[in-house]
Amino acid sequence: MKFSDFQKLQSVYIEDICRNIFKANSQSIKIKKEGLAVKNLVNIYNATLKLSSEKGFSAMSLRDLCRETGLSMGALYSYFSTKEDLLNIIQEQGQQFIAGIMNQYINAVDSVEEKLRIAIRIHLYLSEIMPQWFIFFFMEARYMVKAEQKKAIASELATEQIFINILEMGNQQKIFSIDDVTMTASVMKPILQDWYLKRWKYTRRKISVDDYADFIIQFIEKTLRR
Amino acid sequence: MKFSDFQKLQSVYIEDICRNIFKANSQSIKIKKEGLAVKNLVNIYNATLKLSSEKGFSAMSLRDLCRETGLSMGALYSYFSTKEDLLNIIQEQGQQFIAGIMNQYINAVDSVEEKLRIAIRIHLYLSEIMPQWFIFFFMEARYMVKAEQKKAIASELATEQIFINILEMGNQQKIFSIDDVTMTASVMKPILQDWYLKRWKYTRRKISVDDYADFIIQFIEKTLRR
DNA sequence: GTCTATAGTGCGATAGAC
DNA sequence: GTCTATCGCACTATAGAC
Repeated sequence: MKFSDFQKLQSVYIEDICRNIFKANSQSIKIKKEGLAVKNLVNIYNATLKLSSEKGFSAMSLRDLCRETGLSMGALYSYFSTKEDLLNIIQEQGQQFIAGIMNQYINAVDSVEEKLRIAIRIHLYLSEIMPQWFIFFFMEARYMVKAEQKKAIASELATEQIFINILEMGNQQKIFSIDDVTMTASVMKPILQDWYLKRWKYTRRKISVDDYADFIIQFIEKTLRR
Repeated sequence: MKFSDFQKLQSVYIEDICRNIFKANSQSIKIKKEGLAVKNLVNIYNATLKLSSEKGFSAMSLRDLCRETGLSMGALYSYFSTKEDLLNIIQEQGQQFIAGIMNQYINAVDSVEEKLRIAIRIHLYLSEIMPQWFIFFFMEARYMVKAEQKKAIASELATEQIFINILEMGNQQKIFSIDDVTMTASVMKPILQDWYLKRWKYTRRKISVDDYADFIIQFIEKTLRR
């Protein structure tokens, strides 16, 4: 699989997440027409993620958000009840969505080696398609209130667990011989995260997401056997 | 080398950084007595880093900082001229200091293999001793104004360059056989950063900084030969 | 469903007493 | 060198017109 095969799905994904958000928060969202609401939510979330990635969520004012979305203060407050609410909503639905997509692709292949490769690729491709979402999860999670932070931590561990499962399967099938599966999985995550956290570096060096994926896969595979 | 050998130096380092800051910013710092100024700067920077790591720099108000330091608004403004100024000062001096320490330890050993091991250890040990500084550099750099951001980027690349140099030396001496030195060094950085960015995970799993260092060293060494 | 206008709060920054 | 008091401004949030 190459990135170009994956790329077409971008707008679909974001609309899906917003539709989930609309359904999950129908009591706090005052707008009742689904079509209109989802359209505006896509607008609001894209703008929020853009502004947050530029200056951070807490430095983003709701007036910034008005300017970016073209909506008024009053209109914005029909879609969430406080600014903090806006942060929590984005965080929760997005994280679930990403884990879902990854599992879907991993389950579609059979061999352990292919599962590992596809897990790495899909994580990178997703973060290439919607970098603002990934950056938002990473950067804002540490500032959230305890209850919300727990959900973010659970989500980090859930993606890690996906890798742990694959590596253990490989050990059992004697394809890999990994001494410390948890630590190995644990080291893979930051390598994947570097792709969106230091995007400027790879852009500057003209390294594409496929280049990065190819390198990471062969780099990690070197460590899986004695 | 183990972490316990390194640990004793903590307060010295922070005071050294603050003394550098005092000397480099003598025009904007209104206090003239070095002893007093350095003492208050240590207080102010520790408080800033603590509050920033809890809620982010932009969400930290100067009133929060008054409470945390025990100083008044007026007193704070004798040590910096604007809030943004405070951010820039911490960023610049701290980064330089860290690169200096790393080079000092690397130059003290001879073999390439030892240089690589010591570079990994010192980076981890420094971030163990002053995690708030590292977290601050990482988290706040992306929100700084262009000029300051350039300095932060230069600093990220400078630490990366330290690793590139070691790896290239290893290739030349036929000790390593690395195809893509830049990419390899580039992958090492996020692994080192994970130690302070996801400290909660390693604390929870009772993994010490020495455990982490040992694992990372043998993990990376597996990838350096064909 | 979206707008404008505004209430009420807390911010960064400064002036002047001690 | 540090404090208290206060200014002006920008913020989140809401009420009521359309």
